[in-house]
Parts: sequence; structure tokens; C-alpha cells
Amino acid sequence: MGRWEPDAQGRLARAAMELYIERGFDSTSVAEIAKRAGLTERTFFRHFADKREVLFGGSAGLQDLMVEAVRGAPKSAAPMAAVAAGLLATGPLFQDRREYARQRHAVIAANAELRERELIKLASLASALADALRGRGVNDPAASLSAEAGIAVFRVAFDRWIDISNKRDLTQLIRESLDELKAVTAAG
Amino acid sequence: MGRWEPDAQGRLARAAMELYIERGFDSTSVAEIAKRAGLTERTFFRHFADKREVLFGGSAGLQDLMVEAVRGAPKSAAPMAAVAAGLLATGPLFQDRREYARQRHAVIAANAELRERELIKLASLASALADALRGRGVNDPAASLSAEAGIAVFRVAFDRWIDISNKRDLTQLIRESLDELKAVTAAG
DNA sequence: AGGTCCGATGTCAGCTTCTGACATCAGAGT
DNA sequence: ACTCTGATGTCAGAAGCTGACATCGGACCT
Repeated sequence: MGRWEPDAQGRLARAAMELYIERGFDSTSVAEIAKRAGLTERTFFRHFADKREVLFGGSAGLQDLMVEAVRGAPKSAAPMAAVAAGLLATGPLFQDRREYARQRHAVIAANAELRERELIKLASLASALADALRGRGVNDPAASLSAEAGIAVFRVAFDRWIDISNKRDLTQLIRESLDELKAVTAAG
Repeated sequence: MGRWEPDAQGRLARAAMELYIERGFDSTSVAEIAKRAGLTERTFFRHFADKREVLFGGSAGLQDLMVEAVRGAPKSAAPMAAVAAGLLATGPLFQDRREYARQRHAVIAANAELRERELIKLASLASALADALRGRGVNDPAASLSAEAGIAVFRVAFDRWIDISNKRDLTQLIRESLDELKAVTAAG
């Protein structure tokens, strides 16, 4: 046995999530999170840059996944098709996590600061996607626009997937939203 | 003469902008801003919800302008065409403010918290646009997608307008970006 | 075995952002 | 004159976050 209980970061993340759900994000202090995890406030800030970051640890993985899929798309694929490949690659990642996604989504939706953080993560995603497209030889502004449009599609599809009345799977919803975007821009 | 110097809010905003430019956003404290404006810290927070909000006071006006233009678009206009009308309506508002826009943009770009705040303002804009479209009888997800795509276009066009090497006017850049989006989605 | 070093955590002191509660007082309205 | 309002000041304090330094089990070396 080590000097401390193992997985400090995991314990902090779980304690934080519990408290955010129990009493809301604003009403839980870092001191409380640390206490529940059996650690100190200072240690919390060694594992997470700030109180919000607890909820966004997974976003780097999502980004890598999308970027790899864009990179791996057929050379002949049009920019938007490559983006579509990126979006669709994330389906499996969320496959069995709909309930968790919904809880997390509820916590974030209830708080303006968290919504801000989520938006910047998505912006970072869009930026990474645009970079990946440029790596495929796509020029700006086509690269930026395709990436931004792709993220918009992802958001819309994800929100629909989260929606309680909706039982279709994420992949399908992404496809539908892509088609909708195509229809809408063609008609404008 | 009143009990206090007039235009407290304006003085605070100017003092803040000066300091943000001089020493960066992070390195200026609210106490300093208030001191330069000849007021107290507490008064700053009566005029601005937080330290960031100083830079985003105008966004409500922008939003109203866009929404009105979407509402006023011809009944026969397709969703994306109505959005385009909204975007193009903002051209005059920025006509003679390119230098200010550039300074403000530089301050925001240099700081993650400010970028977060900017993103949420744009998201609010997208949401208002989507509402306006629904008011025209456009259903979801077409309304959300058109609005999000419109904001993406606006961002891309605005960034290009800010770009020092670029002398074209905002309206023209918006038109070009709309066409690019159309091309890109049609090809995907 | 003994010694040394490392890295995760603790402790403490401090700054900054932001809020609530209450005081002050010029000017407007009566 | 009297009151009332609203913008500002004053004060105290919670909470987020950071730097500096201490602690000490375990890994690694000799």
C-alpha cells in the first residue's frame, strides 16, 4: 500500500460530480469536494486547473478521435465528407454513456460558467478539425467553415441524442443533421 | 453639477479598456480600474457583472440588429437567406470602427477567459437568430442549423475583416463567406 | 542494509474576484 | 422645509486560485 489512497484524481472527479449533481455547481466549494475525496483543496488544484475543468477531462480524447478520423478519410473525400467521417467516428465513444452524458449535460446546462467552458472546448475542437483539413490540403476559409459547420452539426445532433424523448442513436442523428445542413444551405 | 462626476459607467469602461491594453487583462485588477476611474471597486461591480463584461456591453445591440433584420426579411425568403439578411445588416454598425474592433479583438484573443465570454455571446446570438427563424415558421433542426451556420459565417468573415492585410469591407466578406459555405456543404 | 532522491501530498499565507448589508447625501418632487 | 430616491461609499467576508516550503513513503543505487 502506498503512502496515500490511490487514484486521487479519480476520487476528486467523482466527489465533484456527486456534489455538482446533489447541490449544483455554484453551491459546492472546492473545499467540500476535497474533503469528500479525503484530500486538501490545494491538491484539487494540482489535478484540475479550475473547478470547471473536472467536467471536461474527456474532451481531449474526443478531439483526438475526430482528428484521427479526419486524417484517415479517403484522400479523394471532399472537405465536408472528411469532417463527416470525424463526427461519425465519435459514435462508439458515447454508445453506452447516454445516461452519464445526460447527467453531465444537465449540470452544464444549469450554469453559465460551465456553458462558457463547454463552448471553448467545442471551439478548440473546431480549430483542431480545421487544422486537420488544412493538413489534407484544404485552404481557408473552406477549412474553417467546414470545421465550424461540422461542430454545429455535432452540437445539434448531440442535443437531439440527449433529448429524453429520442431513442435513435447518435450516429444516425449526426447523419440526419448533416443532411439537414446540406438542404438548408442549398436553399439559401 | 451632481454629487458625482457624470458617466461613471463610461469612465469605468474607458479605464478598463486602457488598462487591458496597457498591461493585459489578467494583470489588471478591478481595484486598479476603479481607482483610475475615481470610483470604488464595489461600484465597478454595480455597473458590470464581472471583470470581463466591460468588453461585451455592445453585444446586445448587435443581437437586436440581427434579429430585427431576420424578422424583416421577405416572407418568401428561405431560412438561410433570412439569416444572410441578418448578418449583412450589421455591416454599417462596424463601418468606422475597424481600429477599435481590432484593439478589442487583440485583448480578447490574448486571454482564455475572454474568449470564453465571447463564445457565449455568439452562442446567445445564434440562439436569438434561431428563435427569430422559428418566428418565421422555420422548424428545428433547420432553424438551429441555419442560425449556427450563420454565426460561423459571421465569425469567419469578421476575422478576415480584422486581418490587417485585408482591406475589403465587412459586408463583402460576409457575402463571400456565405458563398464559400454553400460551396463547401454542397460538395460534402 | 544503508543512503539518496523523487514525487505526491500537506500546510500556510496571501491576492483577487465577487456579494450582502448598511451608511451617506445631493437633488427631485411635494 | 421635508421626504424620498438612487448612486455611491464602507466594511466584512466567502470562495477561487497561487506560490513557497515542509513532509515522508517508496524507488533506485551502491
